[in-house]
Amino acid sequence: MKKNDGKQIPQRVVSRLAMYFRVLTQLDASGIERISSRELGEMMSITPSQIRQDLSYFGEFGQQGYGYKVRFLHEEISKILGLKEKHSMILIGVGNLGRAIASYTNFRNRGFYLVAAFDVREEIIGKRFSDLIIKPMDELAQYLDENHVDIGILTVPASQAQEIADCLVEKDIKGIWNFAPVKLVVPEDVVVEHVHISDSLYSLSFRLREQDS
Amino acid sequence: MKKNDGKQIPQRVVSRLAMYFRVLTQLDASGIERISSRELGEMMSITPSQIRQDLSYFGEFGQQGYGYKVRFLHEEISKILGLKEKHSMILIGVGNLGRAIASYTNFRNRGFYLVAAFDVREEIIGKRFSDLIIKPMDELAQYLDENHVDIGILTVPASQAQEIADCLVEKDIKGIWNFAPVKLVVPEDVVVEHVHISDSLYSLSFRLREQDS
DNA sequence: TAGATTGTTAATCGATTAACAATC
DNA sequence: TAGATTGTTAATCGATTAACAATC
Repeated sequence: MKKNDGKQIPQRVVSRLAMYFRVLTQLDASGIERISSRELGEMMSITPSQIRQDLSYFGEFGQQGYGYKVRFLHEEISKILGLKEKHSMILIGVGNLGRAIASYTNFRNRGFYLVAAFDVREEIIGKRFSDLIIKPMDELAQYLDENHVDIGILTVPASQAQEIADCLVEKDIKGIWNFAPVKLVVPEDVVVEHVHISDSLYSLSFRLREQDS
Repeated sequence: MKKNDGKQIPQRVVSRLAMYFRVLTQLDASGIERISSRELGEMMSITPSQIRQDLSYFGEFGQQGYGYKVRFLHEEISKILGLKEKHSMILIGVGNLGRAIASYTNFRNRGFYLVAAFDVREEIIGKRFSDLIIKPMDELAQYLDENHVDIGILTVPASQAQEIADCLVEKDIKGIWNFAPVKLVVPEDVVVEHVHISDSLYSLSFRLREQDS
């Protein structure tokens, strides 16, 4: 047995863990009870070795000669990822992207709760979004003084992102989910997860040309 | 000199190329004319070696003792990524996410043009989106028979994604930008770029706990 | 010229895959 | 039991970093 004794887990492994979780959710939903690393690997275009190697960072979840119990493994990975805990989130920037992200219903099922939404635009302040009233950006700092928030979702223009991140950091938010196409500068105990939407289109564009030639 | 003589470029390198492009855009906009791999690396938390190594896949863009001309390098990378060409795109699924993606104005500046939008929901079919009229999903196949499209943007629920992808593939679309949380099965000459939005939240959740302990 | 920085080769590091004893 | 498949160690592969000659 190996278990994770404080060793740093490679980001690659964490990303794959999230993928395993997603696939296992589907398998469980379709009533499949048992799966081997070989079968799972085939489904995901990953080698069985890699799956077993990844899981071995966290413990032993299978049985020799049998494979893995889908529901059990799903449950264990959800614990590892922290999806058994509740996370409070605030949305900063209630544009199309912000609305899309925050209203993705599955997040609530996984323990991610939206507790407030902020925007600078007069015309939407005070309006409803989901079951919240959109607050003016001015009230952000005060809100954070009075409420504990785990994660800030940043869906504002690139030009405003760093300034708001600074405010979140000052008020002790430990997680930032950043959709603005800028690298945020934050202290190292703050976790930033960046979603590279436009980078991903550029990659696609590159690979299309690669195919052609 | 090395240049890319048909060697396959690692995906990592392509992703970083997109990052370099983004940073160079900013540098150029703020009037900076010259940058060394050391300075650029510092800004991006990347080693100078890696930047030079990455660029060397494609050619020689700098001058010894001087560094790189920002505008020139920006231009060259934009050529490499294929951002000098026009790409036609269709949007499939005009929900919040679809609207957000497609109306991200910068894409048009980079040569990505939205030429049609499709949805299944009666209540929005026929309505305007941007400068388009939203078409019913039934008309997708016919549209693709009559028009050339480079990229399909898939912002539909996970349950519908594969079926639509099959249709796109049959009609010879070569690029799919997939926002649905499913692995699409497509022939290998079709390029799929997947944006892992929920996976990324799970990663964030994991790393928040890692910090704690 | 002297100093700086490139492009590229070689060395190192880390991640993936293969192999296999353990065992259900 | 025999067959299958795990968890883990060892071997391989690929990606990152270091070093340095070339040269602006």
